[in-house]
Amino acid sequence: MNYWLFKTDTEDYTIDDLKQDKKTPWTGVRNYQARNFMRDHMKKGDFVLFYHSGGTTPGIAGLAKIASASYPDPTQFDKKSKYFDEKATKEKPRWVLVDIAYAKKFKNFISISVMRNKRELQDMWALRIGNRLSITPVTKEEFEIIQLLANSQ
DNA sequence: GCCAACGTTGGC
DNA sequence: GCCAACGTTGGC
Repeated sequence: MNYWLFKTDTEDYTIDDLKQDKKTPWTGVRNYQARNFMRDHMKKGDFVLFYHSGGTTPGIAGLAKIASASYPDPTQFDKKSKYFDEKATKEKPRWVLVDIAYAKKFKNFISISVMRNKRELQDMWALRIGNRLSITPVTKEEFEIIQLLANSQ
């Protein structure tokens, strides 16, 4: 069992969108490291912390689950998509994605400032200076702290 | 809107 | 294979 944090710009997609969709293919990841996490390390059933960026308050809004193994991202072949990649072929796809499924919206939204103030979360990959990866691993310990913060009064 | 940090590109 | 230039991300 692995744990992940997925970032999404709230202008594009939010936890409420995922709640409505129930499940969505996580298209558009165009970073090799993030791709490799999906391709090599994600398993159906892994937990995903759903992180909102770009909005007024960045932070973790809810929980999702990996709902598929990785497979080629169809948008890389779509000339009309902004994620189109002319160097990708169906025989040799360059980019993959996974499906994620809605699990729940957290009772407490966990803002980045709350996370930064929590000693146990100091080393979280997603909080490191200059980190721009949209998909990062989360340790079991970090995940459990987040659960506590999400459910505390 | 600013800007630091970073990944990618492309010339050499 | 180096590295400057560029574009983008994302917190503030």
